[in-house]
Amino acid sequence: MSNAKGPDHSRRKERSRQVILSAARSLVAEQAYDKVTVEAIAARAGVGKQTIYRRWPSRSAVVFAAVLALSEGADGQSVALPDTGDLESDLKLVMRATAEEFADPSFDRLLRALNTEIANDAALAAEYREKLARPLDEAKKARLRSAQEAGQLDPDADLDLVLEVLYAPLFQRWLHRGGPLTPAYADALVDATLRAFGPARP
Amino acid sequence: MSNAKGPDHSRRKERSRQVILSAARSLVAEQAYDKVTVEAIAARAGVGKQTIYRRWPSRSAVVFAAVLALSEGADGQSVALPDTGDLESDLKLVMRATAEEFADPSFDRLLRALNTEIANDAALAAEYREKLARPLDEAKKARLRSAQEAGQLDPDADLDLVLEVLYAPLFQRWLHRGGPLTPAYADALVDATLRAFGPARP
Amino acid sequence: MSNAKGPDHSRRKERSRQVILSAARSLVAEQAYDKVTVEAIAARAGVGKQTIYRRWPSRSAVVFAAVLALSEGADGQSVALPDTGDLESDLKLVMRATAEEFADPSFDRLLRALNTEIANDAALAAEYREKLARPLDEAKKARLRSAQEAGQLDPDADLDLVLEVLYAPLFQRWLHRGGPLTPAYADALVDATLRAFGPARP
Amino acid sequence: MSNAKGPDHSRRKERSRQVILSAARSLVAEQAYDKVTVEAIAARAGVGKQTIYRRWPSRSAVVFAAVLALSEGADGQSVALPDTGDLESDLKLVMRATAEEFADPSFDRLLRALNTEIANDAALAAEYREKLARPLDEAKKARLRSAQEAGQLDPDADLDLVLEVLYAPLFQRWLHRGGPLTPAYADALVDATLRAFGPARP
DNA sequence: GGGTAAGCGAGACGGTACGTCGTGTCTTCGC
DNA sequence: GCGAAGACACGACGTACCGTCTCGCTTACCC
Repeated sequence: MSNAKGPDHSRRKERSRQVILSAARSLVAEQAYDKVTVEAIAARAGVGKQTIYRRWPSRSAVVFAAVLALSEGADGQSVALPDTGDLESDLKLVMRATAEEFADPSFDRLLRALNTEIANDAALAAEYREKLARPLDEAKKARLRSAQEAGQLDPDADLDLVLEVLYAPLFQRWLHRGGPLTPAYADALVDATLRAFGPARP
Repeated sequence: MSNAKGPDHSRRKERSRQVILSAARSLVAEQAYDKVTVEAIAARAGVGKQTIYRRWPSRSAVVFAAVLALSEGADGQSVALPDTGDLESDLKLVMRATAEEFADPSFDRLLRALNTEIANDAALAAEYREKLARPLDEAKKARLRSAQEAGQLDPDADLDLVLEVLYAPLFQRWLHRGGPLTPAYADALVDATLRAFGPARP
Repeated sequence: MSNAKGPDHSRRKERSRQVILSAARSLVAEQAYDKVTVEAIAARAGVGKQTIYRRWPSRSAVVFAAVLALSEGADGQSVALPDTGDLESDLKLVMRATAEEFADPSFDRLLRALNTEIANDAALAAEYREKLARPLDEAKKARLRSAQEAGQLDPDADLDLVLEVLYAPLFQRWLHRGGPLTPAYADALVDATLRAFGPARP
Repeated sequence: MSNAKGPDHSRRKERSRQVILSAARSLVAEQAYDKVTVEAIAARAGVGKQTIYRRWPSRSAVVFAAVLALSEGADGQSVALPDTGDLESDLKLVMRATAEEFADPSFDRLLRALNTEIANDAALAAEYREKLARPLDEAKKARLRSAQEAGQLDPDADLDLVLEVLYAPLFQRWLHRGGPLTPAYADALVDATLRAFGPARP
């Protein structure tokens, strides 16, 4: 009877936490973002507002945590990129998949909400980079490093820059709705990136 | 003699319009965006709320119009890029200047507000592309076409793609505060772009 | 040589005046009083707001004028009470008719609006007494004086008081919706009044 | 221990209720009625507007409740009329006191506001009759019944009618500002009423 | 019969208050 | 004894009218 108090509390807390985050997620996925209020989340979660404010300081933080929770549980393995030895086709596979993801309306709304919050809150942006962006970027950079070793990529290339050149155009086009995110477009980005950072020319 | 129709009437309307947009602009530049309320704009402009709602349907629209008005009056000339004949140095000049602009806190806030609105409103995004982005992009593409003719750029390059590869990384790094926007970074983007889309190799 | 200034102007003015008052009257008669706004009157009259404000200082004044205009044109004759020589039956006739008038919803609304305004505006109340109440009261007092001469009423009775005792209960019961205004009730008031102010007892 | 149901909850609610009604009362007593806005009441009470709208549907209802609250707590005793055995002098005492009350500017404003509301809202009028007018009328009728038993009043008289004949003239004169409410006027109303409804003649 | 000025309809304007909604805090009650 | 439920002070929302202020247009008078 070491601690009768602890375990149930934690379990209870954890449970309401999950309910709230899941409610936030579903609201963000299905509605315009300005309808996603703390009151709406509390109502959907069947929870008092105070239970939300006890844990997070603002709507932004809840929504951020909700999105963050999505990618948690995913271990290093699961975010690893394919490595067939052929960088170009591996990247095209990944870029096409990424482009396709953006087409899902729920994912689109979720990501726009996330971007809205981090664009206007430096602290959240830092947390985003640390907890969400970095792990993904590291996985991608691992694949690039493998390509460098295989002589398929300039060994002096700044991998962060490579990632930006590869992904940022897709991101920007999506954010500003600047055009369709077709497989051809995904391929073109990979081609351009490989021309820019491919093996040093003779 | 310009137009017989309602000269003083128009002048009156135009004046209040300018006062409102200017008030919106100054508020956006100096405060957190969620303090930029319609009431605050009306108060700063010395105007009734209804006078704002008569013209624009929402805060988003006012703010957007305020930013838009900044770039109006600028004719084709004024947005033309330098053309010394040396594409690389011309682009580096422009990219460094762009990177520097983002460092201005007022401009930063203005642009974040703008991006927040257009990310969440497809109609506004379309207007943004049409009225703000396109004219600038056309000016840039004019410079690139000139480079193509001079044999400094692949004649088959998709110029929209070139622009995205050049600018999107800068934009993304700024939006997500992913790192400092140094001159070296600006140069690196130009270098990468030119490697990707430079003259066709032999 | 009526007046050198704008003979037809007056006609124009007079016409719009009538249109406004009639619009006010019809609005008051058909809607809840708080929907009778100056804008609504102007719209119904097909008139600019300024045309109303040029003539009257407030909604109260317009409504008051509208009601007042109803009773204008009525000469002394037309408001004279019947005089058959039998005071009791003459008064009962009049009181029953008055009670019946209150039952008309349009008249009811009109009179409630009027009472609302004069209860809250001493100047309007004075004008009401002078222009609306007094002429009617004088007509009634004329009938009472005739009754005094005929020995049907105490020659020393204060006729203003007599009128109040006769009418005020009806007015109050109507204003506070204190009960039905039946013919029997009208008769009872006449009976009570005649008992109070009938011919002096021996 | 008085009642198990919501003791502290009720106390909190009750407190804000009292603060609001008291603020409403003081505003009505000291200002023109159209300055008595819901916002003004909320501000004076140090309360959010919503707290008012949670309890009452409109300004009318608040003001009415404020006036109503004045007379609550008054038990049957406290509204009983004097009964010295002499109806005439008892009534004159009461009527003179009533006339005097109307002279107090605060009371005047309060009562005009109340009458404005009940004249334009049948539901409020019904509540007024039930909660305010009736208890007072019952107290008065009790005195009249005592007079009937003492042979000072016609035993067949309709007491509601007696009250109207007695009070309505005073009320009307006050509402329309038809003249001064002097003690002599109060006496004259009592005299007239007693002549109308005094003991049956031989 | 053409010029002119007063009066008009229309409605924008700076304001005030409306009644509603969401915020973040605080209190109460029920499980 | 914690948490749902929701009241609370606050502040912005978007709307309705207020009373004032142009704006052209109409109209009816004057020469």
